[in-house]
Amino acid sequence: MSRATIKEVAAKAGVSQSTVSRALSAPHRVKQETVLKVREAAKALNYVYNAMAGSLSSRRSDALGVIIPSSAYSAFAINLMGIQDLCSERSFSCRIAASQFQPGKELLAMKKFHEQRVAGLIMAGIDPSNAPYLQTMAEDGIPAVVLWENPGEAFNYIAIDNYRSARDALKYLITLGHERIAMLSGPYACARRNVERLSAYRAVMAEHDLPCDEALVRAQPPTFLHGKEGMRACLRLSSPPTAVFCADDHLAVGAIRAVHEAGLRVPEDVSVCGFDDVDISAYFNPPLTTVRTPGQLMGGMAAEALIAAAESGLPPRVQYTLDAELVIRGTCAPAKAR
Amino acid sequence: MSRATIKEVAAKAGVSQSTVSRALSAPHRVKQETVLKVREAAKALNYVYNAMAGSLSSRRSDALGVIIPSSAYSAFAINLMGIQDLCSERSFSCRIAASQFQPGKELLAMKKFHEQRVAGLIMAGIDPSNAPYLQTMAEDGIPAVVLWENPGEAFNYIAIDNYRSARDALKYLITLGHERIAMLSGPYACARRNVERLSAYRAVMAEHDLPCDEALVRAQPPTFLHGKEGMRACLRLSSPPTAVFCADDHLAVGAIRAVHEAGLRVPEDVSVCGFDDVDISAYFNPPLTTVRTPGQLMGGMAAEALIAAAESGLPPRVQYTLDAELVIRGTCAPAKAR
DNA sequence: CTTGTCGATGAAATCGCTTGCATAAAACTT
DNA sequence: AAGTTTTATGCAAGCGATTTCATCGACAAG
Repeated sequence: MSRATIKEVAAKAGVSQSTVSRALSAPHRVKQETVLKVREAAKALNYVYNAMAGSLSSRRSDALGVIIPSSAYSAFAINLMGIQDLCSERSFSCRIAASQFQPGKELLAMKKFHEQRVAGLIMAGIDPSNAPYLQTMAEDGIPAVVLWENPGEAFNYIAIDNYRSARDALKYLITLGHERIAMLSGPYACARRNVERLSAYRAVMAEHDLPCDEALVRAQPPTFLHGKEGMRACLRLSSPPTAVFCADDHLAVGAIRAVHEAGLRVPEDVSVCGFDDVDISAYFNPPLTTVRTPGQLMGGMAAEALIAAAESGLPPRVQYTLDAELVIRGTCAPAKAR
Repeated sequence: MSRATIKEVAAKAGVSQSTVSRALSAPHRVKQETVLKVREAAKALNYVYNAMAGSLSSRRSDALGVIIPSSAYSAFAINLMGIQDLCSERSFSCRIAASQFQPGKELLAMKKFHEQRVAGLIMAGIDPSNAPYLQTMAEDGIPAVVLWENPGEAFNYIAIDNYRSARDALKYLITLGHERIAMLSGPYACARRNVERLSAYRAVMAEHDLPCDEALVRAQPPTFLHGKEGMRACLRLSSPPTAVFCADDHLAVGAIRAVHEAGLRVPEDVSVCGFDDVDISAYFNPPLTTVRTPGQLMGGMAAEALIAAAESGLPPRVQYTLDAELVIRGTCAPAKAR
């Protein structure tokens, strides 16, 4: 056990505890010579700083809590990357929890981070029912920022314009002549961004006097498998869609598989448009037409704001809605003349 | 500020601090009635447990530290999932750090987790130069388990048989008649698993009297881009390979892109074999022939062992080498007769 | 030769919880 | 009824840092 504490280092160095503390964390406030003496003693004793004790006594934390549905979904894994980059750069530490799209787990994770007194919280979306708890935490000096969607002007968020970018994608599909368009949505009960994307779909369809057949709309978690199954169901309809808009690239990849398995081709027979532009999308065959979202940037901005807040003591105030633009690649083609 | 502490809860409930502590964390040791009184007081005061104070005083932590190169690499994101599932199930919390394949960052992360006194550490591979620090942490009662590779019998690990599974993949390629086979390896300086996979390649080539042209071997981080560039370089050789074995599915996907861009087809002109079988692999076009690794299981087993150790107080002892088997899908074909 | 300022250090009080030990009351034993 | 457990609770000493306040020279200013 290198159980050495600051006390023993102090004894060994022949100075007081306070001097050791200062020498180690604010060397400029201590005589050069003493600093050296202390460092030497610390090394000799294999002293390892105890961060728990440190932040308990200083009432400061250098940890950020992150709640994402799951790191298995690339879009969130990318958020995480942005966050981690910043944390490592500013030597903060990063704690994560997965909500699995379950509001209950989400709340549990929030509470756990509250108990841990993290310096700030980043959430990739939030169930509306849990938003009030964010206030509770804020009252305890734990600020939060929500990614992907705007949970209301009382909160910090770094969102994208889900509604508009989904509209753009839909309009593109319609421009290509598609009239029967399916939508593979995210599990919209639990996230505003999904509601927004879905309502963009409904709105655009209505604007173009296109029937918005509910059989063509499916809400599900963003996995390849769900995408495949959702699309398969659509293709089995008596009048199947000629295009599909997916709220997530994983759904889109799954959908493409379903199209292939039905003996059809993408994009010749069915057009597929995704959302997020995750790493794989540009490398897929064919390369995926999708909406590019600044996942890493969102994460980085959120972390930056929270860290700055922690260091300054001032509550952060970030409310941005970033642009997300359609990137046209190879999975959409003009509808075949009928 | 719901700054209420246990002390104030005690006052409000008319009992002592110790009783509150017990009522909250070990209700069975306290009279039913008192527990209720305490809970009520806690609720009334918006009391929130302070985990830092708790674990400082109890000298116990319920956090696991995880170090992976980056959550952007699916293989590690999957480890993470397995870990998180277990953590959430056992209500442990999970902290992560990214090493970016840099030994320096890796060590920094280890030290940070040491300072935080996590209950255990999980690492997705470890640079040999950092292995000794694992001992240091172990002496302080912080056990670790290494994933993917066996860092030596003095350590805990949950590895896969990199050498053998790479051999299997290579032999398969040779069975198909390929003679000029490239290898896109991981950055082998920093991880034993890469060395093992690479040496399997060399061994199999030698056993079959096939030339092992060093121009056909490239070591790089497992990104799509690196895969593409590595393969492009190979294809430009005067005598290009007819098959490529990639140490990671991301490299394989990138390699496939390079093949396409060179105007060739997979698998007709060039066979590609990956490693890991990440989520996307089965959904790719064509579906990727690869070596399936139990990424989630590895993560889960490691977390399980560490949590059990934390709860029992006994140091864990896990040394497993799991099987990884070749799964044949659509990216490998017989070599064309020359 | 005072007095004020500054730099370097120490003493001691926290921070918010856990827990070993002690005690009192309640519940069993014979 | 006296003795023995058991159960419920309180007291107070930590856990390992940080930080406020005080002290003590030294040194520049008046």
